[in-house]
Amino acid sequence: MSGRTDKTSDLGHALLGLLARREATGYDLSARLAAPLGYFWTASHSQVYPELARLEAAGLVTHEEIPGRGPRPTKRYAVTAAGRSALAAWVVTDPGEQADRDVLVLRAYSLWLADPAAAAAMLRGLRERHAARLEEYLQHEREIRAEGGEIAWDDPRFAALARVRAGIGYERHRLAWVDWVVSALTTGHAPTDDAN
Amino acid sequence: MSGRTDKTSDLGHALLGLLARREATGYDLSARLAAPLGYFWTASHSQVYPELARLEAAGLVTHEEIPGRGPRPTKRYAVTAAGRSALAAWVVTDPGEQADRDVLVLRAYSLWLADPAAAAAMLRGLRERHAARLEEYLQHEREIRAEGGEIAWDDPRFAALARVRAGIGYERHRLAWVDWVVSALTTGHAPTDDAN
DNA sequence: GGCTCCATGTAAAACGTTACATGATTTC
DNA sequence: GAAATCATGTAACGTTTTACATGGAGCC
Repeated sequence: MSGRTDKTSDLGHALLGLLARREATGYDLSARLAAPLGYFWTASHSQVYPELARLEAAGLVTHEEIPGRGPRPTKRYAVTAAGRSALAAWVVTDPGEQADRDVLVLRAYSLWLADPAAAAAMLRGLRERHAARLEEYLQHEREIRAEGGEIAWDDPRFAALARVRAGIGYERHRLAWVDWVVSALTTGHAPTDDAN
Repeated sequence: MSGRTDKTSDLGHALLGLLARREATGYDLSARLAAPLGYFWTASHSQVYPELARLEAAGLVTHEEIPGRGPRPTKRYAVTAAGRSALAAWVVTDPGEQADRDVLVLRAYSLWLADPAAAAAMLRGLRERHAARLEEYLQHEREIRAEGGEIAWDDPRFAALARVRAGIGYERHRLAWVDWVVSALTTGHAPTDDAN
């Protein structure tokens, strides 16, 4: 029985997922998980470094020191065979209920108490941010598809595409919702039919 | 200077938002914030009780003891005038960037390593859950609209409607995404055009 | 007799953010 | 010469989850 069975966290699986594509330093991984570029998971370097140490203790990754420019030795991490199979097994596990916490919908729930003009202004600012993100995602999708040809399911690009399409769908839903709320605030009441 | 300026947390605002609609015990609030019914925020009772104490110390809520069936005195909480105006002011503040952490998309990002049949099975189970939730939300929307007539923006039902419509849009987006992934796994490759 | 509902609290652990700390090289 | 980039780590704090603890009333 080698390797701990300590149960790897979601963050650990995020790091494994990135490392399975290519080797990287903790710094690289942190950069890719910095908001809002890493739009499926976010983490700061202070979480990443200890987690990499834990993954290594569990035998899921290894590192090798390479020449670098930091005051401490620069470490390049790679997934082990055990790490790769742990990741593959975890992928198909049931993700369970997601705790949906949404700070915008939380505000919406108390909108009836607020100043409607101020609320509409806040929402319009938000709309712009969502529209900008949607454009980024669409651009990113085009980049993934740029080479042309079919993208098979076992190609890492397929997973990248799935990820970006989740982002695109989400932003579109968000835009539609914000527009619904703003138009209701403008007319003073909710539309009586939304064509469900 | 009365009242602390300690900065109320999101949870605190969630509780204020519920209490602004009607008075309730900590137990009631916990029940309404239990997943998945409270689909804009979730919390367990061990978070709710201390937070209510903090809100009271800040002068945003008060309580009165009522006859109840617990081993300790039963407390019914209500928002104060200060609580109501703090809530109204917070509603229109910019919610900032949401850290989007999505355990399903996190899995999708490593899907290329997994067994496609197992992945499709997991996703089909998930699809059912999303479809069931969507039905619940649509039913809830019908209930809100049941009385008929226009729902003005300053009616608490308007905010409830905004909340449920966010849920409906989200579930539809999720269903479409899951279907996209499952169909790609079934055909073995991503569709070459998604009609963007 | 056992289970669920009511009703409140505390404690420990896990997870996440922000701040502290260090220091060479490259770019403006 | 100031700022950003590379590169790693620890510490303090805040938030969230899970577990412990108590006890009466009503239902099967």
